[in-house]
Amino acid sequence: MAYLDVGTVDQGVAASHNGARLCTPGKASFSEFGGKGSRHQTHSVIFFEGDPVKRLYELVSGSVMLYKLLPDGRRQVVEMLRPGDIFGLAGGEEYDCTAETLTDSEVHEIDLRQVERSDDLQRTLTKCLTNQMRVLHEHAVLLGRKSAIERVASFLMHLVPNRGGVVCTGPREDGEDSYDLKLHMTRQEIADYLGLTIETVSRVVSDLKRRGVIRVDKADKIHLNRVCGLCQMTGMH
Amino acid sequence: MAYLDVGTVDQGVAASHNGARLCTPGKASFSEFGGKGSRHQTHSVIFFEGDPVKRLYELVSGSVMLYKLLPDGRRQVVEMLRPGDIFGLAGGEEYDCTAETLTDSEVHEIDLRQVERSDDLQRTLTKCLTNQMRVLHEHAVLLGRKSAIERVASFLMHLVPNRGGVVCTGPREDGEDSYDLKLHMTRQEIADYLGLTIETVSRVVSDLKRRGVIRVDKADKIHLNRVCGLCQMTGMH
DNA sequence: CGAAACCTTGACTTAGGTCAACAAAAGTGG
DNA sequence: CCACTTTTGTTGACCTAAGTCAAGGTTTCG
Repeated sequence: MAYLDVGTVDQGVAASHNGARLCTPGKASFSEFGGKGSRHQTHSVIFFEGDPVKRLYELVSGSVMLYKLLPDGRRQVVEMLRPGDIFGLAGGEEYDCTAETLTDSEVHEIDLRQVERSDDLQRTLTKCLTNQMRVLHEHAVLLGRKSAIERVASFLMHLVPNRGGVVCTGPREDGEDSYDLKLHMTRQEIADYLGLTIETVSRVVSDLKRRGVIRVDKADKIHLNRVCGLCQMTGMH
Repeated sequence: MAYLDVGTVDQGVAASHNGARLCTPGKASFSEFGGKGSRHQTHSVIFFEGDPVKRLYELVSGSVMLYKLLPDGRRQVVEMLRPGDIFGLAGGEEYDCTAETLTDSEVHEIDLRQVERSDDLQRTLTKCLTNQMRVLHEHAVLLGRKSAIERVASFLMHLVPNRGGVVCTGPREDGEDSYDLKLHMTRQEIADYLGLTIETVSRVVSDLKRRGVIRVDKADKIHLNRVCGLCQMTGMH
């Protein structure tokens, strides 16, 4: 089985929820409204927290993280975006967080005045925002109430198509219950997303390995031996 | 000075940010689109997580919290709503969290089909959601990276008009830097909002009292002696 | 090949959780 | 209005999950 790119994994909560993706990657959602595309290489900042808001972005391919910093340097990654997600809407005049690519990414830029004008765009926007809000709610539970193991298990499960959401479809028909994934994130980025330290993430991963739940082929290439077993460790079952 | 009701406090982050509130309480935002109003008394559930989504709600007066539960009973309050906020949009077919009033509240209900139809409603919705998303981002930083004292300090600062946001306007012209507030929340609700235990919240409050930063008149009536001093403890300055 | 970045592991510390006792309010019914 | 129960909040003693600090191993890149 080939390692699947995180950026290409379909795993919208909506999809596992009602079968209908709201912000469908692949299928054009914003491109049909015009605007221009642009490419950004790995680890480049698309905009900084505090920059004046000029346009709206849609992630077309690759992956982007949004994070906020405290003055003493503590960082919290607040969203991990995947193709089809929109970002850059802050409600105010400045971006409320920094947007940085995790992999080479393609984004679609739409002028804010255009967003203001188009009814169709507003409609698509509402759906995307609603979706992202549900993800933020779930992440608040993770940050506020889950243990380190539960956080890491939840994080890994989110990368498995149709298994990260509220509804888990269970192992595949053929009984196959393993999965390969590539992270595209450093331990520090994972730690900042999960509200942990780099050492704790490393220790938990080693622990899962020792318990036989996962196999670590390379730091960012992880094979899940028993997806269901991992699912049981998310605190949600 | 009279104790100010949390529900009536204007403290939108947008307000302290650019002076223009997006979901203005008082000023009608959804009522003009029709729909019906309804009243709910203290601690009543408006909808449960998992209930089928039928309509959208706008909080007109009072205060409502949205929370999620883990199967073992752990709870995380994901949003504290104030007048003008909308809730009940889950993106799927079921609500992703439970909505419960903290005080007697008045809500405005709008049928989902109507939301789907109206362009104006979609426009208002986008603005509200964007706003709520920024609040969720900030809350993720609190849950993921702040200490117990910083969480409680941030929580209290959010209840002070124009002082809870990114931009703090500083003490008033006349140098007066104290403020009275009423919480309308039990220690358990505060703990579940801040990702702490009831005991830790209690201890931190006692500590702030000992340090002379606040005065606790009744469990839910707190006088801030030095708002600026408290602001310094939020981890944001 | 060597430097820099990244990851892992161990030893130790600590912030915040748990458990338990008690105090203070807030209902409730006579 | 007063006993009495129930709910809510406070405090102390103790424990533990996760953080900090430090050393060493691996991978990546120029």
